[in-house]
Amino acid sequence: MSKQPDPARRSERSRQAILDAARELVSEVGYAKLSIEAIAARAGVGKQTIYRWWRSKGAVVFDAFLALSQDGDSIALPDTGDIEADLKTVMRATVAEFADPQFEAPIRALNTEIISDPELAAHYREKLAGPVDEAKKARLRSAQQAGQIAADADLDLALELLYAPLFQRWLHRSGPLTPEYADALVDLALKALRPD
Amino acid sequence: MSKQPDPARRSERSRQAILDAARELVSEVGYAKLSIEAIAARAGVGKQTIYRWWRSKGAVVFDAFLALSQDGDSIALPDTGDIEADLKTVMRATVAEFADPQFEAPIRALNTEIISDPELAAHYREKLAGPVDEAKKARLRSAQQAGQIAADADLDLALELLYAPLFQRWLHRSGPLTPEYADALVDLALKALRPD
Amino acid sequence: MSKQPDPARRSERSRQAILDAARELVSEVGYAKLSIEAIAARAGVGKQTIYRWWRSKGAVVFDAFLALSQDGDSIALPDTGDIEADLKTVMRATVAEFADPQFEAPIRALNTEIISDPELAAHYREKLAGPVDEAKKARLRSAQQAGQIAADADLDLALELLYAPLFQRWLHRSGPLTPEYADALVDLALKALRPD
Amino acid sequence: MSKQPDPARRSERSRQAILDAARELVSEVGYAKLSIEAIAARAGVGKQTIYRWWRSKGAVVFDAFLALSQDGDSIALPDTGDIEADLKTVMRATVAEFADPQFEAPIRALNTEIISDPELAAHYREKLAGPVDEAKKARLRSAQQAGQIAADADLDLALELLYAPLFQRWLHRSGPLTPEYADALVDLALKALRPD
DNA sequence: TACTAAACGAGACGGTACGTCGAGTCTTCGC
DNA sequence: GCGAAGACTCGACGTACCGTCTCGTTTAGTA
Repeated sequence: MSKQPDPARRSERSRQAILDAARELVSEVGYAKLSIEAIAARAGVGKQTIYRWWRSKGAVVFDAFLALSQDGDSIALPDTGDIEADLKTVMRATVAEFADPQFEAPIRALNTEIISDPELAAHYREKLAGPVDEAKKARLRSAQQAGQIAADADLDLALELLYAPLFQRWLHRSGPLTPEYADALVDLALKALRPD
Repeated sequence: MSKQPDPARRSERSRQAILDAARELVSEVGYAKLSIEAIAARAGVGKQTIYRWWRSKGAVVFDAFLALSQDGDSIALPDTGDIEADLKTVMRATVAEFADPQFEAPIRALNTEIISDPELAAHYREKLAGPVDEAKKARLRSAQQAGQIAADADLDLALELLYAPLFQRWLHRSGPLTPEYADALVDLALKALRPD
Repeated sequence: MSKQPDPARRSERSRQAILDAARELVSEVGYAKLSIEAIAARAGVGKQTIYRWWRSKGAVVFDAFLALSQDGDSIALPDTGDIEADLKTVMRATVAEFADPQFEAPIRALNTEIISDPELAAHYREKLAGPVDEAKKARLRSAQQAGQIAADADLDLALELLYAPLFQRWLHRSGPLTPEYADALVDLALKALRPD
Repeated sequence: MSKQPDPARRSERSRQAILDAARELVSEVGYAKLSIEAIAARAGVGKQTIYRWWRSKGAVVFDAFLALSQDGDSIALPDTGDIEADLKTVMRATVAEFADPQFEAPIRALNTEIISDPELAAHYREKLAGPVDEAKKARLRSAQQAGQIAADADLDLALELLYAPLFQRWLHRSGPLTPEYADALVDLALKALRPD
């Protein structure tokens, strides 16, 4: 039986240094060229300290950005009562985020790893995508109650209808990502979702 | 100025052996653990011969599957006159394809590489996605002429509305991929696209 | 500034395995066809472990034979009081050594490398040739005191007069290496060195 | 049975270009880093043309310098009647030659290869060393007839006594090579060789 | 307050693969 | 029909990291 490390004794200083180094290095050299060796060196940490607490390079980077995204936001969507306006606001913000080179690299990195690591993907859904999706679904549910969206609409599917086109266009760079695109997408999706 | 290899002198036998080996190895060990070294060994080819003709592991694998997909199909979608039925047929087929472990691995591999290599992504859109998308848009255009889809619909967006949710769910494993899901998606998308 | 390896952490087991493998392989395939790759494989060692501690193939082989020659001998020449007899004994032994296929290959290997690597040559003179030459000069000095050799003779030159012809004939294979040759050489050299 | 090339059809232009390129490259990068590839490129010649006419890199370089040394000199040593003066002249010239960086590199290269290639060594003795040695022995023989050297002296051995110390000191860089050294060596050797 | 066990920085280790170079062979094309 | 050009297979190069494994050295929490 192998020994498990004791989280109580974990060095917070090292943990932070590693996540910081990971973030910096992803930005500097990209995810593919990122190495555990480099993270350890930059963080002034032994390699074993990384291997002790993370399964893989992907897991480190994941945690690095998880920590980032949990800092600032309360993940509640605007609710002015007008679902169309609110969704356009949010979608335009998403478009802007995808266009920001600061977000670009790490999000692509995350997706690279998630594609081929089901376990990491599950973690991602639970910790990152999940909460955000829940917030989005809450807003849709509110629209449902306001009669702006069909009462029997499948909200998971609705969410995909709204976000997947945007996500795919960004991931595959298959077309321009503009505010107008966001608006058109919302219009179309709401047409699909409106009560009969 | 460095010397360029002369495509006229290229060994067709080696080219085929490399693409075959790449295909086999992706299936056997997965894309992440695939190495140029292994491809060369399996193909009975010098590594230099791979480096001479391809920029990266991703480019080799890409060509391997490009060659595959160009072999058999004429990429024309069914057109029975009933757009809903036809789309459900096609979407169910796509669902099945995504579920087939034979396709699973290489398509994930392709996406992994495409995400972070814009040049390869462009190549992908041009050679693989493009023709297929054109065929799909042709079918939608036919439905437009038949009055089943709004005359002013943006077909690129329409395509995304139909396929992106499916693709995203598969890529992120964020939900079950069933024939019923395909049907529901078609229903919803067609609702968005139908004439007023 | 680049990092230096820490000799204190060096694995003695690996060091020995590498030197042994180098010795074996020089005998088996010759120096020219010897590769670091093969040494590492035979020694069950990573290539880096060789590169970490030696500058070149030549340096490894050098150390391999340095270790050998330091094992057994106390490098003191016989001193019966008769310089002629003693030198003939030693020179005949040298002739025999040069004829021994076990010594042949590695000594040629050593000389190959020493010719074009001044640093290695210096190391060689210091660690291998030096001590032996000192022992030989000690014997000559003793003969000097006994009046068998001119008091003002340059012992370095004397040494060369004795050994260089033998060495050159062996190196260039320019003539037979026999005990008689050794004797003749000693006779001639002593004639040059004797007191007037 | 394999095909032999027909010397009659050999391209003199290519032969010269190859030998010239070999000479230049040995001077520029040294023998160890010299490659057939580079010689072919510099000479504007296909690699096969080199492999067709030479067995190895060493053979090419050897021919390159053989051609050189056969151009200018008639290999006759000075004969003033004073063997000591004549030898000192010749030995001082040899010392100067060894010190000349232009000669240094190629001669070391030649020796490197000769050590481990008996066939090349034989070729060397026959074509390069031989004639020179004969000339030297002729001068010694003349001294013998003049009574300056013992009548029964073994001239091969005598030659070695004179040249081997010089050669060895140069090859192993084991001491300074000065005109004084040449003189001392001649004095000592002549003492060994003089009639009783 | 000392003891002790764990986590720590450091880095050597056996390995795998990298991307490059050159060897020697084989093929194609032009003179 | 020879020879330049150069693509081929093969093997080694020297490097970068992998993930594992000691080493001392902090650093906590018992005792």
